[in-house]
Amino acid sequence: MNPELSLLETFLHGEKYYLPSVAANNVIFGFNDDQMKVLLLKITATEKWTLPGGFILKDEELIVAAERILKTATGLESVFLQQFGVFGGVDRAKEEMKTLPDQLKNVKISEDSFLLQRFVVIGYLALVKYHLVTPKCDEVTQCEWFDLNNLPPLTFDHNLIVENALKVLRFQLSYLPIGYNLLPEEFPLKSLQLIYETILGRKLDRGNFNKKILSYGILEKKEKFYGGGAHKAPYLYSFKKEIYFNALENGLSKDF
Amino acid sequence: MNPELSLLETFLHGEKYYLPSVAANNVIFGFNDDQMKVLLLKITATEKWTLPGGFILKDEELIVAAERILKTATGLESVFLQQFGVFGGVDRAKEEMKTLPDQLKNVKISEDSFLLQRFVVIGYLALVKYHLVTPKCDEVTQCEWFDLNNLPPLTFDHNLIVENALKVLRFQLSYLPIGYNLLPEEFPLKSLQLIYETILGRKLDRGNFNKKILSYGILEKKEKFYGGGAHKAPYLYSFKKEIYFNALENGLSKDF
DNA sequence: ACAAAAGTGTTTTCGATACACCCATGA
DNA sequence: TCATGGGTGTATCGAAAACACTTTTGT
Repeated sequence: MNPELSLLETFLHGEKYYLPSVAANNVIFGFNDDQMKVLLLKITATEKWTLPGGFILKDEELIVAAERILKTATGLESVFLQQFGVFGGVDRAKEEMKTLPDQLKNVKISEDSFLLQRFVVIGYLALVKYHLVTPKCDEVTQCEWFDLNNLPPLTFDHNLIVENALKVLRFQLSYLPIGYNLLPEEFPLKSLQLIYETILGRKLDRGNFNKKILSYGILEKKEKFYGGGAHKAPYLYSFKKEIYFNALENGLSKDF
Repeated sequence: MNPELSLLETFLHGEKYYLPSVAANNVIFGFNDDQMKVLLLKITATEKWTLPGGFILKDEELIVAAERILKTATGLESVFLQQFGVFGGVDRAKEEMKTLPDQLKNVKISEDSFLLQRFVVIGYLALVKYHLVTPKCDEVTQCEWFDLNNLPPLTFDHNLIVENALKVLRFQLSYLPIGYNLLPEEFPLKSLQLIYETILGRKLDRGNFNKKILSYGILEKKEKFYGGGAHKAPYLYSFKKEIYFNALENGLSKDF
């Protein structure tokens, strides 16, 4: 749940190191096997899966905390990572949190312990290359990818948080490029189209999608890929990094 | 700065009542005299103007806190009020805060007092009817409307927060209706156009604007308004509330 | 040869934009 | 009657959508 303190230690004296009342949760998206995935973790002793999250050190920038949480769960740094909302319902978590100590080791925790306080959660969304991630498991924590369209019930309001992350992505799709952080170096257009379709939640026309995505001038055509299947081999493409990252800053525009 | 505690009391024992580390700031927009306005306040003894803000009671929903802050500054409730971002830089405020006690009454405040802690600020943006607001002044606090295009230097990172609020509004303009909370019951199209122009930061074509806004079907034509000026009298319009509020939920769409 | 998937082209429609023209009003 | 601002109509352009046709591949 955090790099320095064990869960138990956080219960007992998290307030020494962390900003009280504030936490961060990451919605980490990946793409594999033609599907969008979300990285979830679970404390082995508990029932529900949860978003990777953690607390903010007293002198730590919010984004740095989010990066730290991302690195703990995936080993990755410097990917697309963006704040997308705040979730602060009163008692959104308390009842569920209370059951944690029992499930863990029957430790008695006082009512006013750090983790039982009210937290305002800042949501961050991350896009990462699936194949670069080794979901980090140990004795206490499981970590796994789930299909975005088939998530289990999550702790607290985390299902809501994922939905919000998706909604924000959907809006950004119309003016920002996407894919560089989700796809391997070279990929067929169809993969990118599948990402768009998953985020938008609807099918897109192949011809129109190709025309549009190519018109942005962020893609470079590579070799054909003879991959198997009785059909025409697709060309592979890669992103032109400079143009891609410029578009991330300034928005997409047609290149003519 | 908050309804229950004086500034001094908040300094001394804010932690008894408020969630630590979290605060809310409201960017309150109004429209008058053909211009967008922002409501600012200033503690008389200090230099800079600041956004209306406050803290979150320990068992208070975030949005309720934002409504409370809005009501304190304007007397209004139930207007358009929306969370739009989080601002949490380390030490974004500390140095400026430190000078407050001196300016107020030379009270000695300990280094670890409530107000000198680090705060994560949640930004809310409100749209209100200018003429319904009586900016609330008392001995300690001034409260005034400022032209959006001519804001003074604000405390902390509040100028940045206003800019962000505007950016968010600009995006929403393309898929949500706006104006009901800014205009009187009946108004000429030109007023609405001016709001759009201010938020977008550019001139719009009158003919095209009228066609587009009418195509949404959210407006109802009323009487002509003979107001003065040597020119054709404009029609007045009012919003069709049901359609307007439905569009706020589900987005704007053409009515045919 | 055939099915499946990829690439490419055509047509139509719609919205955004620019701009023209006429109308109403008070000075 | 003239200047000013308001209402409405037209022409153009480009993007989006629907869809057809061709090409390439393994079986």
